[in-house]
Amino acid sequence: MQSPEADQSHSRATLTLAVSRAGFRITDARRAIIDLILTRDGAFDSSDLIADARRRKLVVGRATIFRMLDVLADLGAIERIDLPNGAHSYVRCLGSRHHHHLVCTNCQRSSDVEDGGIADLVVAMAQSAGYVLEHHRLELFGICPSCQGRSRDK
Amino acid sequence: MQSPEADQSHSRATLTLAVSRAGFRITDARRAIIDLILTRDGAFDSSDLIADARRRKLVVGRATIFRMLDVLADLGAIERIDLPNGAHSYVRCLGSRHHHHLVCTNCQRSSDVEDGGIADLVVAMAQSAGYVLEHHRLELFGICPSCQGRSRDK
DNA sequence: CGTCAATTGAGACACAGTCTCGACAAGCGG
DNA sequence: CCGCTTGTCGAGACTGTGTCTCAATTGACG
Ligand SMILES: [Zn+2]
Ligand SMILES: [Zn+2]
Ligand SMILES: [Zn+2]
Ligand SMILES: [Zn+2]
Repeated sequence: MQSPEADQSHSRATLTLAVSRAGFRITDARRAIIDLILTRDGAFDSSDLIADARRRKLVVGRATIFRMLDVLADLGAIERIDLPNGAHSYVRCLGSRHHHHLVCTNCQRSSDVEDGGIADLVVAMAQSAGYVLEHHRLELFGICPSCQGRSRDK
Repeated sequence: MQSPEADQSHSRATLTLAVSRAGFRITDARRAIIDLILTRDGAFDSSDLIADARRRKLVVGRATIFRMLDVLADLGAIERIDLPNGAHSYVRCLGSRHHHHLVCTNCQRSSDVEDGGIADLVVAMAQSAGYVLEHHRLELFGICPSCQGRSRDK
């Protein structure tokens, strides 16, 4: 396993480029927030990032973090998900193809999963109710491999 | 089509009974909130109910509405869903079997849809990532039949 | 470099949802 | 039918999330 920074599918550079290509300027704040997100593992919160920033003594306004989360969500670099308790969180998206997220209810770690034909299925379901489907959201919650092992010890 | 009050699967009486059977007392506030919910069509908000109550000059505290929404969600009479814009809403559940909701992005009307084998599919998907699935959430957003007709006029 | 619009951080704000608390009343057993 | 017990109530304080405004700053481009 390599350090998170060495990941190539979502390196600092790749993300920065994507942001720039989308017509946004590259600023210190944006670079910092991208770093904060890249060093996160699993689902995170706006308040997680704010705490991380404070811990690292970065000068990044709260509002800027919210703004950047919006930008990255629009670019598809992260996705807004809703934890079972109703809290809003984000997960990093590794691929760019349509997919969904599987989140560990214990440690918040997350994996991307293929849509696996669900997209077609739900369009058909909607159609049979007379709706024209625009968008679907599928979120999976369970226990990740490493948390399963840990609970066996108990 | 009958008036919403005449619906038998979720009449005032059925819901009240369910609440009572679950060990909760039947109070004026609870009856009132059940009524408010039953006269709602489609996805609604805590603030919708609060506004409805105020409009009808009912004396029901804000906190009580939140508390009752929790109770009804636990009983499976309503489900918490997340609109695409991130807002928390609720929809009434008509059946008691496992199902999902289809919400019109234009008028908020909602329909229940069968799970249609998705439950099994997602368990398998999670398994192949090594997770033990606990819970899944599927939300469908589209345009309902009546809003489709209306947009054609434009 | 100089220009200029995009972006920033600070802080006020709007609002959802929670909590506490004394008053009240549902439901039960007598 | 009447009290008792205890769950529930409404009011209002409180917490935390997310938005907005605004003056100051700073990227990007030439
Ligand atoms: Zn885990
Ligand atoms: Zn999908
Ligand atoms: Zn509609
Ligand atoms: Zn399902």
